[in-house]
Amino acid sequence: MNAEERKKHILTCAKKLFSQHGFYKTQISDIISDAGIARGTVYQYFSNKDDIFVTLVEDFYHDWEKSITLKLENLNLDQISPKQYIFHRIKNTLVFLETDRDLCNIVLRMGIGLHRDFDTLIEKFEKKIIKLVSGDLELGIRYGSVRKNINMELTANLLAGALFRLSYFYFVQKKAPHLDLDEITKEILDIIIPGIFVPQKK
Amino acid sequence: MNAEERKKHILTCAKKLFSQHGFYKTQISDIISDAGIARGTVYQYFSNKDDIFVTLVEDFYHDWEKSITLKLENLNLDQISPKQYIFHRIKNTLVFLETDRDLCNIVLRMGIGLHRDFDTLIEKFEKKIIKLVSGDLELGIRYGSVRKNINMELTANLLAGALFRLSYFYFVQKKAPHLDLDEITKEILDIIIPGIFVPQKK
Amino acid sequence: MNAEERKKHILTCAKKLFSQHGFYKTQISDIISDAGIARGTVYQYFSNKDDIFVTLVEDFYHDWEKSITLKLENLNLDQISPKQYIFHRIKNTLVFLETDRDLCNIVLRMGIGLHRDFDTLIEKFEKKIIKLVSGDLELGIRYGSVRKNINMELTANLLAGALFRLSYFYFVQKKAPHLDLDEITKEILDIIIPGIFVPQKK
Amino acid sequence: MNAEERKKHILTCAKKLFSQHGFYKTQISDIISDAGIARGTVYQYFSNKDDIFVTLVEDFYHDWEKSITLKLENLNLDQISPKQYIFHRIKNTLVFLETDRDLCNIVLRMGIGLHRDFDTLIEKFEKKIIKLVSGDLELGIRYGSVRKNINMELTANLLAGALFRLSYFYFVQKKAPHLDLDEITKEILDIIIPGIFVPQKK
DNA sequence: TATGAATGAGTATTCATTCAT
DNA sequence: GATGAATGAATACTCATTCAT
Repeated sequence: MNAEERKKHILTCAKKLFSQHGFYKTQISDIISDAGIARGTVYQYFSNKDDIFVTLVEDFYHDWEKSITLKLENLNLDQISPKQYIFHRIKNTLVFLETDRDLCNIVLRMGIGLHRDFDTLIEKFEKKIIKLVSGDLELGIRYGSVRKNINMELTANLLAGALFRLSYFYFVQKKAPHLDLDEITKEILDIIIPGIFVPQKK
Repeated sequence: MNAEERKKHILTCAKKLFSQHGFYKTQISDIISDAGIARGTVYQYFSNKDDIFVTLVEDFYHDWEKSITLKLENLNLDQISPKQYIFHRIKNTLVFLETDRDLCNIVLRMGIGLHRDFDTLIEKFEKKIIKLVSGDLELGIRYGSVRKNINMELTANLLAGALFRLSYFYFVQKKAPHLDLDEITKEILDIIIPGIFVPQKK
Repeated sequence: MNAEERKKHILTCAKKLFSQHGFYKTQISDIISDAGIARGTVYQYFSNKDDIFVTLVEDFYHDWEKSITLKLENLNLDQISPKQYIFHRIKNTLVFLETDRDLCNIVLRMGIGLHRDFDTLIEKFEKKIIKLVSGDLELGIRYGSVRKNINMELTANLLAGALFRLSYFYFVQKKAPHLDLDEITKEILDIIIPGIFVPQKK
Repeated sequence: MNAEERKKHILTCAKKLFSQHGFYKTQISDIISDAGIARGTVYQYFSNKDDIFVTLVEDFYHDWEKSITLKLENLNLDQISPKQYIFHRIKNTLVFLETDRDLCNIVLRMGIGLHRDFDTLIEKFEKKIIKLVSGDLELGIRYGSVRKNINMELTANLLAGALFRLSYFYFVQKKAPHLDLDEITKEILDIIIPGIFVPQKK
């Protein structure tokens, strides 16, 4: 196992344990015994326990962003309707989140305020999300599909909150094994499109 | 200061500190020096640090429920329209949450999975919220104002997530001092009513 | 309840609890709740927790000594044989110890060295006991009934150890309800008299 | 210093301190400063303070048993008289106990009932001792050297109590540096043999 | 005299991190 | 690179005692 693989291996074990028992209840001892490595080896790859966690979460954020951006590029904006566009955006988000439920459990849970240790990490992420949703809304406004008079920050937070909650509900709490994400996305759209989109003339 | 008041005093100090620094970074030492009492006194009123936290959160849940229920009784369901009803419900929730921003900060933050210590506490609360929202939706369906074909659990989670996120955004993150909750409620309704309510004939 | 009675009452409750749970595991809280008095009241009668314990044990030592001395006076040394004398001494000791099994449990247990707090108390007691037994042996030597060539300190310790152990065994460990102390005393004498007493000519 | 040696080292330091100041008055801080190790190191070898104490006492019991059993095997029961047998048994016990006076101080002291924490530990030991002494007595009865009509449990407790007391007296209290254990054993036998053994015909 | 709320000194244990091998 | 024994800072909780009422 080379350096790259070993680092990945540690992250995978840590992710599983963090998801199961949380950050504080997961000890370095648990990680090394799960990974089958020596105590000191962890510190060859990570500067400390926080570093493992931050790496995990930032990788997640990075992959998310990349996944969304990549898929966006595949959409030919001229050929699809605004509704189709928003459908893909939401579905792609759900598809991505479904892939790694451990990370959903780590990142999306409604946490009562037990800590402030990683506030910067979360804030950075939250800003990014809100900016992303706002971007889509602004795009929609430019294209004439989204109401001009929406309160941007309110709407972006409403949508983000709704999507996080649903992902956490379906992927972590409910542990539903086979979800029809097409259907779910459609139902989400049925609820939010009428209030956000400009009514279409027939 | 009698027993009742002293217990309340400890809770108030603890709440402020938990909100500022989180549960784990708040020491018993911080609480007693902030409350101006002796170390042992805390343990006259609470069995341990967890107990303070749980009391705080459960009081919050209890007050919330009571506040919502009480205000519900004041609504004369026969004299108000379904839209007015939902307006009051959402506004009352926001009014309640605005009152205690420390507790919003403790209870509503999107927590990355640092702990599993109070999972039961959160789950109990989450179930209650979802049940409450579902109840309102079912009421709406019976009254013919809410679409019959909504996916109940999806909609309830979507609404709860949206409302939590917005409360956290406005009351904790933005720290907006003077908010027009009437206006905010109206804008929330503008977004969600079209997708949930049966279209009204003129 | 007057002062005298109240002090006695506290001692009785403390004795029971010390016997059941030991000194360290018995808390002032246990004593006051058992005695049905207020926390501060204990300190009206005793200067601290140690004082209760010491009073209890010293009372025991004092009563023991008094009991033995008193009963000794009732023996007419000229009219009884040395064997009868030693019989009464041992039996009286057993009778006294049987009366208060709680105190036996407190005072006679073979303690592994968990503490040094009351070393002086125990030493004082141990010296007294050894002196008492030695006194009897010397009396026996003067009367010509006990071997002249016994090792005094060895014999005294051997007898004291044997008697303590048997009392603890019968009164605390075995919790035998109805013991024939006459019979037990006789059996003890059967074992120790031949080795200590001068063989009697017929 | 390897793992084995280090554990032994901690035990030795703890033993000395427990003997000097008792279990409760000996702090972990005392042990580590005496052993010249770090606080955490203790917990690499023992799960807690109790564990150190229990290990110490159980090792003692185990060594005692082993010592007695081993020496027993070296006695050729056919070539020695019953008196010689009992002489060796008692002397070997004394020799063993003399070797480790700290442990005698920990294990053999007459403790007033300050604790109940290690009751099971003591009880196990006491039962073993009584069984051992009873075994010897029964052997004597089979060989025709011990009186058939002795009260077994009384005699066993009497002998055990006597021997404990004498060991504690000589090895802990008196701190006698050079003891003639042959002589002491002989004197013990002079006292107990006549009452327990069947009189020998000439 | 009796009360009981308040006190605060005292202590075992945890666990992330280091560094010599 | 890998190891794992050693480290030591950090922290909640207990419980005998006090003293104002």
